[in-house]
Amino acid sequence: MGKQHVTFSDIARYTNFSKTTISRYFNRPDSLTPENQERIRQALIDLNYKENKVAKILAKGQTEFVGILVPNLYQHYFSEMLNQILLTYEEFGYKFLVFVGNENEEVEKRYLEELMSYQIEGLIIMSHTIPSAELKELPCPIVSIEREDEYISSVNCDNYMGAIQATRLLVRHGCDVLIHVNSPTSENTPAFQRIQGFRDFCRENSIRHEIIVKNMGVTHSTVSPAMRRILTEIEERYPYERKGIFFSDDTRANEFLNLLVRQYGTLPDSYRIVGFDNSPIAETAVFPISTVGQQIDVIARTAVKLLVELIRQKKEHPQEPLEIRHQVIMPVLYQRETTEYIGQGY
Amino acid sequence: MGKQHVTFSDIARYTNFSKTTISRYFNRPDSLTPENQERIRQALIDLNYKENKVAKILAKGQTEFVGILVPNLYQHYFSEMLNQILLTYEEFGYKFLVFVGNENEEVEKRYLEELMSYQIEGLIIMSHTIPSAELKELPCPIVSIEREDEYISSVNCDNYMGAIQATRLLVRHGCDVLIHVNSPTSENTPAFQRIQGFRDFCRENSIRHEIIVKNMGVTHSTVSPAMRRILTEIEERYPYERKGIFFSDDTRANEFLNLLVRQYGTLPDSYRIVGFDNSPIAETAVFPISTVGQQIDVIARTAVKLLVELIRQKKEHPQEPLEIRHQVIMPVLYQRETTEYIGQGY
DNA sequence: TTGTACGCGTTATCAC
DNA sequence: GTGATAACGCGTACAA
Repeated sequence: MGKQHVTFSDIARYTNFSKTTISRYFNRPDSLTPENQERIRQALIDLNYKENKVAKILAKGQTEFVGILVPNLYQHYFSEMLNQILLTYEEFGYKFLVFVGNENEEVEKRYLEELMSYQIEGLIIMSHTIPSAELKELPCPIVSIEREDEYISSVNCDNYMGAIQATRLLVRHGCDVLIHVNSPTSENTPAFQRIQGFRDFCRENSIRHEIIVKNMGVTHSTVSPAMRRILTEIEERYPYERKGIFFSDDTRANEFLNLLVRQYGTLPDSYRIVGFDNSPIAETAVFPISTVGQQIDVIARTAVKLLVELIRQKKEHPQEPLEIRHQVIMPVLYQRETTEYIGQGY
Repeated sequence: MGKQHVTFSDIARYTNFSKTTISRYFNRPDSLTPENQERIRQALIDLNYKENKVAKILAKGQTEFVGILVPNLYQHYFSEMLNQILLTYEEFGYKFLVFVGNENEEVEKRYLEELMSYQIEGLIIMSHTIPSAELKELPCPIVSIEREDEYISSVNCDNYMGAIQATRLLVRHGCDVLIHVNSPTSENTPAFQRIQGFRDFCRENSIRHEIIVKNMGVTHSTVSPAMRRILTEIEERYPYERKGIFFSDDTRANEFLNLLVRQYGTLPDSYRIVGFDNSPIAETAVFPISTVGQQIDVIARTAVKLLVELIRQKKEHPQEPLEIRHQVIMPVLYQRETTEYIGQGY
């Protein structure tokens, strides 16, 4: 069998130093004479030493692990968020243990247990099945992204302003009636602010408007038929108006656009469309879709940065309760073809 | 400060057992009397014990960590593969440490070092920057997915058969000339077989065909203009034929389809299109795109399963060299609208 | 500048 | 059925 790995003991024996000296070579090299540094440096090469962070964790009590709980990776929003979070390794050095929750509370609680058993130093949570009132009891700092966050710190998109930007864009392009299409949304989630922003803006500016709330899922097989029904409704209700429609996300905007294009051969002048998220589907739609971009990179980096600060705070003042901070990132409006004149037809 | 966590020692003291007995309670509970089991069970609740897997790792030398190195998560193919890999936690219990490599060899090597220092038991690699000849020197079992794999085990899509399925579908729908569009592909990557399969099938069946190989990137900003040039070329070269085009992926197929629809108001009868990957963009395109589906779930599960077997083998016979196994997963053809008759026009 | 001794929280071995 | 003891690999007082 033989020893699996070379350890400090092996190096110590080889160099006739103590383990401590080897340890200090790594942690405070200046405390060794240059000659001794060199001797150890050479020994590391001779013996082909590889560091063992697990042992270090046990000794120091710090894992440099951050747990991530994401509801799914099917939606581009989540996979891109995960991507941007993982990329912060370069800046902050934290490693990520990732679990996909699949929207199941039981399962997600098991995952949290598992994460805790690995002594994660912090948690970034995008899943929404577990209420923040429960999450706040966990023994490590938590930052949520775009979910109910009453009792925990969070980073969210400024959904309210995003909705207003989208709505204003539709107004600017001469729409007679504004319609917001969304699925049922709990009032305490950040995304609810998209409805709120749309409504407030329309009311304050006395704009004729309607909010259509329908369960329509998130995959093609459910979104497409739902959009077909909504299109029929809209065409019946507003046959002669120019309709400006603000969708809760790009997927739905794209499905709706496709129905129009298949029906009219183009995007008729009687429609203007805005989506949300600036996902690739908006850019690669048959007519590129105007959309509200969430600055996922900024949100991700802000979330990790906030979490790292909370971790540091907890390390310095273990007894004090953690402060709760809610940060909000302004979205960016992308003006593309679905808010421009493209083709004739009412 | 106070003790951070409750440990076996605390439980031992509380119950007047030894640490050993507490350990055995978890690992071989039957070796305790039922009454003693109950006593410990209650103590765990009283003291609110949480397990510490890091300590277990150090003692047992097994981390249950698997490293993942993925080139990016921008492409749906990779994010979905990651998703499916993460979901295997339920079946195999391995936790995943994920790194996004960004196609940079230096960076990726650093990531591998980091992964090794966490004593990962195995590695799943989708990045292609590091040759398999180097990877095979790593001290843990490795399984690659869809990359050069000469010296390491792998799971790949049967790209050759996928190409043949796509090509045959185009032939069946009465195309006069077949065209395969791809970007420059190294001959030792699995994806090169898509070109090979297309060419072989056309030659063997004496079908008029052409292979267009152009650098066109993978994002809208580069793919779209490239597709425009290719469309112009094709229209000049084959003005009166029905053209069957097999694209190397759905993103490109979609961009091409969009150009046609914007030009003709529909998908003209003179074109038939097939993509590759069965990514959401194929399903949600303005005319749903026929495509070759990679069965990502099967590939992911197969890869993890293979890796787990290799890990077990290495544990049982640490000295013997690991066998190298290449597994191939058959893709599935999705017939959708872009290979059907939709609209007039040549 | 360097070494000794112990701790981190578990598992494994052996004795009782 | 249970307990004492020694690992696992590294960090850190404290001593020299």
